[in-house]
Amino acid sequence: MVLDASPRLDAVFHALSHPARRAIIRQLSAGEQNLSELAAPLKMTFPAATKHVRVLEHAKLVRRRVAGREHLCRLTAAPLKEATSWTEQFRKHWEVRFEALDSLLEEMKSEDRSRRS
Amino acid sequence: MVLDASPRLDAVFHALSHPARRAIIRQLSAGEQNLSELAAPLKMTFPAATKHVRVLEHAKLVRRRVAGREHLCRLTAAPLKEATSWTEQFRKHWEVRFEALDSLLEEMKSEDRSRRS
DNA sequence: GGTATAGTAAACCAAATGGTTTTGGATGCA
DNA sequence: TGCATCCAAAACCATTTGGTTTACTATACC
Repeated sequence: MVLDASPRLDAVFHALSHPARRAIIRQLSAGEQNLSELAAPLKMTFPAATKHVRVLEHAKLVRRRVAGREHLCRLTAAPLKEATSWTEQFRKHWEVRFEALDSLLEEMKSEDRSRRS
Repeated sequence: MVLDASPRLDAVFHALSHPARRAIIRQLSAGEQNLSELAAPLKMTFPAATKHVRVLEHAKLVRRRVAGREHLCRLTAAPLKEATSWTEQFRKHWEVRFEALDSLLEEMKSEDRSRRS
């Protein structure tokens, strides 16, 4: 496959790419909160804040539970795992590559030095 | 601070949110490639592909080296570390929380069972 | 019942995104 | 010199994003 097609990864990374949504995640890491509590500290209107929550729900990073007139939100770990494992896969891979390249360059430099000496 | 303001995290997560850009990263994990090589497997025009590369450069996930008429690209690990550590921070946090909640629920269930017996 | 509170929905807007086509500039090569 | 290749830049376009305001529904409370 030519593109790394994964709508879920698209959604998760996109959800994490906005400071307001990361702030919501940070808040929810302290426990369940309703939409008003989530919206209060954000410097935007209430409808704007709930749109961000919907983006997080679409990425399945947040689940919503309706209790009376309030909507309580909590975090979900699974999509974060998926995202992290994707990045880790490549990070490790090319860190090894670069370490190998660095040591190769070191070898070449010392060879150059011994040739000159 | 109310929002999780970090333009670099914004840029990294946004860069990772598109399948074409993840495909480019996957390609570059096999080693340095020029823009034509990167664009070839993508189902889009060359200018569109180079725009994606520029997005990756803006997030500092890719560095470019000009050699004659070709532009060679390679990956950079640092921003990925930053992104991963951000997600790990919260993932661990709320996994512990949920495990704690799960065991609490287990306790309550067994208490309920013993009360009924 | 009446009023505040929690939240949705819709219309609207500016700016960013993701793509195209076209044009043109360097570099490499026969 | 001439031609193909690698790439940038600009103009353009449709759609999405991120925000607003306004109007509305439903629950809680006195």
